[in-house]
Amino acid sequence: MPTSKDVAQVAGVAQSTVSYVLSGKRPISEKTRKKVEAAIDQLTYQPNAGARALASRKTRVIGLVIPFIPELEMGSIMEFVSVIASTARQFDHDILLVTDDEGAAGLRRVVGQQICDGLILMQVEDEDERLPVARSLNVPVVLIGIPRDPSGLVCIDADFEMAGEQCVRDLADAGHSVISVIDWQPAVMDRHVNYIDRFLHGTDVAAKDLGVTVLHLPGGADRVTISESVDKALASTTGKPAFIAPDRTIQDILRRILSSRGLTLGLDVSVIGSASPTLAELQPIPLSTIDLQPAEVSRRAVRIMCQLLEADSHGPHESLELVPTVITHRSSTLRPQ
Amino acid sequence: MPTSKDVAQVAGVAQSTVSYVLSGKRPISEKTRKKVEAAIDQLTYQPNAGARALASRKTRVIGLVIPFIPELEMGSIMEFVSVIASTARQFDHDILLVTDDEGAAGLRRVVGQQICDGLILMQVEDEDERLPVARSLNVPVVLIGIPRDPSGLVCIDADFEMAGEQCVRDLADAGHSVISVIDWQPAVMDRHVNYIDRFLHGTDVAAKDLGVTVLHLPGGADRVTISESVDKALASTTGKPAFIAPDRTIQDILRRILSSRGLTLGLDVSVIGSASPTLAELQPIPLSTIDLQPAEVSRRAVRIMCQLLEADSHGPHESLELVPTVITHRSSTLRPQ
DNA sequence: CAGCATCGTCGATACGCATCGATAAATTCG
DNA sequence: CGAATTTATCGATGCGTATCGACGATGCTG
Repeated sequence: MPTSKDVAQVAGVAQSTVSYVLSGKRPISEKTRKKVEAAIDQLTYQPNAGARALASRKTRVIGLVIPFIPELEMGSIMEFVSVIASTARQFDHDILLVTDDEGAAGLRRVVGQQICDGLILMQVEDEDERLPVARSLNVPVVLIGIPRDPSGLVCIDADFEMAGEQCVRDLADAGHSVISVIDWQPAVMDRHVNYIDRFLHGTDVAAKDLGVTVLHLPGGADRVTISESVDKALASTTGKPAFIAPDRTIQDILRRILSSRGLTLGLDVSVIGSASPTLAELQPIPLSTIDLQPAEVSRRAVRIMCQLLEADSHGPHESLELVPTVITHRSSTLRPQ
Repeated sequence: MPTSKDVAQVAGVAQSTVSYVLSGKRPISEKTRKKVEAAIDQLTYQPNAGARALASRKTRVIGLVIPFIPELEMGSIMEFVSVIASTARQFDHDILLVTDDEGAAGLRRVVGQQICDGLILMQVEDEDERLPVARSLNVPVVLIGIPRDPSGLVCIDADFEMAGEQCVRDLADAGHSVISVIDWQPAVMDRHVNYIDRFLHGTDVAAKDLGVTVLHLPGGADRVTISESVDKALASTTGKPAFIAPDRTIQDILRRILSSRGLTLGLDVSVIGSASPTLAELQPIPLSTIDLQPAEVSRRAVRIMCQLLEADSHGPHESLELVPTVITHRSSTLRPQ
């Protein structure tokens, strides 16, 4: 592997000059710049990351803490990971994976060894054991998700309250006066992520505002509780029922139950779910969705991180950013009259 | 951040002694070892990764090249990623993400900058533009998947041929004499991964061996071709039809089509799919599956990589490892008479 | 044309660790 | 008990880059 010294020799300049050509931190004449660049090309020189990190005290690597084999929602997690990695590259950074089975110790490790300059935490829970550590590390940390106490932390997430409002508003516009919200699957509920509460709060706010009824059976969704929800919905209105089912796994179950009662989506009943456009279109009756914009959340998380890294002000930061959600009409909801 | 020099000072020894305590590459007396370890604890010292990489020429980082936002199969990709990252930690290594939108240049970059010691490539295609690069890099490369020409490369994958055989054998045992294989979705077929061919070959081998008929309509699976497959299957036998549908997305469509024709899984018709145990159990009629053991493939990929890194013999290696697949009976297949 | 700021480049040093040779201390053997 | 080993530790050096101070060359001012 050639070094900057080799480049310098070929170009007939000092090693430091090569360094300045690369960083642009001092003026370099057109002539020597050309010479150096030619030498770099000729040797296919690439700077050594370790040496660079040692000298500059910056690794240009961001640690990404991913949830520990969640088995559920793995698809959506991959979308975050993938977009975060690509976006990081746009800012000339790389992503190091930190799996959550290392727990809080993992955060201390990668920061202590100075493998990375900052951390992005995914799927932050209400009371997360990693939060005190995150606050104490003196590198930037960006959370995806909002804990109960976000003080002293930089958070970003989809605007779940807005999402709840949008769903109810949309169904009310379509003429529904009774709207049922189906819970997430129990495994998700158990994780104590508060986006669920924020979403439900949004539906309540909209319901009060519009004078419609929102039904909600508490406790995670399974075949039984969904059936009950459907029963209750049918009993509660003479009009057509409407359902909001954000959890993807749950949508399948709901759809089967509705069809087994002879109800056709978009005709006798409205359903809004949450899914990627591709998945939504794949359904036999394309699903109207509330899109939580995972890609946009990911991009912003990286952008915030890189801003913090550039600013480099070591004091603790605090901010909270909510990404607007988007509702998309397909065929599973009634058309507004 | 404390350095090994600080540790040495506190312990009253030379910096090199600290280094030897950590690496164990030279004998150290019990007494000084204790002193040094105490100093390390007291200062919460952690070695600087950049300096270590610079001096030792090893980063203890493995680059993982992930497919570029595939949108499909993201869940299964995440399982690979997650297990690979955890396993790497067990070997005291970390994982750096390299997204495939950088293409072959990305491989050259991370190796050239010496950010990582080796590469694991996921989802290797038959004719993959990254292969010539992989061969030319002089760091270990492990492929998950098998290209058309695996010479000079280290490959690992699930044994798809065995999977195909197992499926046919199993359905034949259950009394089926006509077995239909449903293709993957077009997007997957277009990627020219040859595991599909290996799988199909396995089904043919078993069919010849057992004297049963395997039907297969070529060209990616969609609603229309699956319907045709079902028609053809029903026309071809007076017995009960059987289907093999490895692609997860396709399974849903197949199930709907079968149920719309009044056929009940496990009673009138057998279906074997491919899905994680969790997902298979979640179905209304739990799905009998052929398990392609993604976790085991991932673990072995990392293990092979770490062996190559330890051996450190820079000559080109070549090997091909196939992980046995496992068939699991649930309720979607007939019981053997 | 002397005096002075500006520009472009060089040389030296530090970053934190691994590693090699050397040396002092402890042990063994004749 | 002194010589030959072995054992434990130290000091020095190098890894490849960034960065600072210094310095020669150039351009400008009066």
